[in-house]
Amino acid sequence: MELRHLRYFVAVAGTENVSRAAGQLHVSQPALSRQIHDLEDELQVRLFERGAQSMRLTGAGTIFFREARAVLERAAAAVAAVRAAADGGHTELHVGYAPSLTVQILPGALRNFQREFPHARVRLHDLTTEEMLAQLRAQKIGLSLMARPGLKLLRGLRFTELARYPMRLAMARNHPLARLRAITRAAAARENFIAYTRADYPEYHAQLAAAFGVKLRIVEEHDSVTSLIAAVESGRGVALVPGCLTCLAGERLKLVPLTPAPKPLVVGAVCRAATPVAAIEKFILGAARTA
Amino acid sequence: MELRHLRYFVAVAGTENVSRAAGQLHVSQPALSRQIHDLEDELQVRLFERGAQSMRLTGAGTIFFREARAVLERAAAAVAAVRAAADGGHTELHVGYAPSLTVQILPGALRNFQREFPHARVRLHDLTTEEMLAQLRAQKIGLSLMARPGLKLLRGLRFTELARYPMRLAMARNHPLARLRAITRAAAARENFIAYTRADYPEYHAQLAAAFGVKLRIVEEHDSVTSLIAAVESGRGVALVPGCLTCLAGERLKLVPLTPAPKPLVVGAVCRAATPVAAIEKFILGAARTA
DNA sequence: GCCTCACCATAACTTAAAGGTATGCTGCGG
DNA sequence: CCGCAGCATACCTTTAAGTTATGGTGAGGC
Repeated sequence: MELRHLRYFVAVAGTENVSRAAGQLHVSQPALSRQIHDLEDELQVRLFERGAQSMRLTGAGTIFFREARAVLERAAAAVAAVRAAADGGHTELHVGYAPSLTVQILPGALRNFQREFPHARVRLHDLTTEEMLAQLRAQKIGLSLMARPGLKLLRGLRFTELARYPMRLAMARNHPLARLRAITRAAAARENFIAYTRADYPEYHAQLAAAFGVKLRIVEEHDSVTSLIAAVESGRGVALVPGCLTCLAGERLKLVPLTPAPKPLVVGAVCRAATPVAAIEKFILGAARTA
Repeated sequence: MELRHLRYFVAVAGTENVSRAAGQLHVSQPALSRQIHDLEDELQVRLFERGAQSMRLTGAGTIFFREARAVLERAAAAVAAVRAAADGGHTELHVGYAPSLTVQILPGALRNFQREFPHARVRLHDLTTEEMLAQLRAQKIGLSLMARPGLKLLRGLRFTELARYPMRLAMARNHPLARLRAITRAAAARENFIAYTRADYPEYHAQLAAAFGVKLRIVEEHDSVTSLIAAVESGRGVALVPGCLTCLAGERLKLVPLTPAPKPLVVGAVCRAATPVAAIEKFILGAARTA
């Protein structure tokens, strides 16, 4: 029996669903299925009731669920203790991030990371895409959380996908289109658009072009997500935004799906390609676990 | 990090010696060495001070030693708990054994086994070699601890070596040869011999013949180790016995090495070749850990 | 009642990692 | 100064975890 078996078991027991758990763990469903069977074989105990539709814990499984979590917790504590003892923790990790895109990822990632490196210090830097890439190369920051940059911008860097969000059309709640379940690209393209500043976010404009194909009427440009939200809320226009903005502006704006759906926005972590630094790897892994 | 890393680390930390620990764990020294390095890499903490001659724990290593043992203990408890919950423990395991050969193995093996299968019931059966093999085939017993039988006797069975003992010449403490550091085979062959009964222990007689090559003067035969010890102690003759008898009769007899040394006695576990029963596998593994 | 969808299991194959053998390096004791 | 003890390194083998493809089964919709 290895810790892997416990991690896998806890994930399956938690979701009561092998496929979903496999997704969370970033392994394939059959691989996970087999590990669970291996565990049951080794313990000689059936841990799950299998309906074709559901996995429910047996009595013994419920016991083992509690026990397994305790073991994993103890193991995490062991790692934390030895790290604390070893270096007092003068590791300092600089992380660049795009606030609006990482609201759903960052909190969990930080929590996971601090549990493993309790004495490490994480410094967050709110930067534009361009700044992040430059500072990564200059070793000013260790990694950054951002939308996936173009391939040529990634030379010597490495991108790890953490989440993808469908693109939505944001508008004031009293906007005429706000009552629709979906909006065609053509209809959307006739609206007044509010965008990010072209100088700071050239990639955003590329995405706008890709989504609509035609020349849009861009009536305003802003350099921060808060200004953009405020502008849209005031009714001066609509904006193309990723779905993850819901939890940031869901109260103030209406986010409507487009049809046909444009390419989703891929958000992830970027670090130098040759990165043997365990702290950075762990941060990314921890982030992946929350996503 | 996996439980394997912790098990390996605990073994090395306990012995402060990679080679010795490797022996205990039944893996090769380089394999173990590498796993320890992997663990240090992953933790990003040096756990050992390496002298070319010694491995001593660092401060952090000492902490982790305590922590790692706690994790392993917690994991064992988890397994024990789920087993107890699952089956109430109507597993009953019948074990044949040769008492004199297994004194050093059996207690630890039983302890290890009961920790993993707290509700299992082990029934011990003191049997001759022949009886054990017969009852194994008849499924009367699940496994037996004994000297290695000849290959043809093992058809359909599987032997796992657990220990090997050098053969010694046993004699009364006041025997003329008792003051020697070693005895030549030729000198020994001139003594009066006390043996096990040929009917019950044909293998023992085969071994006597192999050790000395010549016809011996066998003055007595006994069917149990206690009678044999008593007879030798009384001074009526000498006997060829495995070194493990020291801890059984060390006070009463003198055990002297032979030169050149005969083949050592190999003691191990025998079970049916096709044995998917986890309890039996675990018993053998647990026994191997103590040997 | 049958079709489809959601989900788990099985099979066949690939790949990553643990294990083994052989050998080199280093410091200590005679 | 040589030999021994003991860890590291290099290279290869074997095990087992992982992947993709596919089959089987019960639940829910029309």
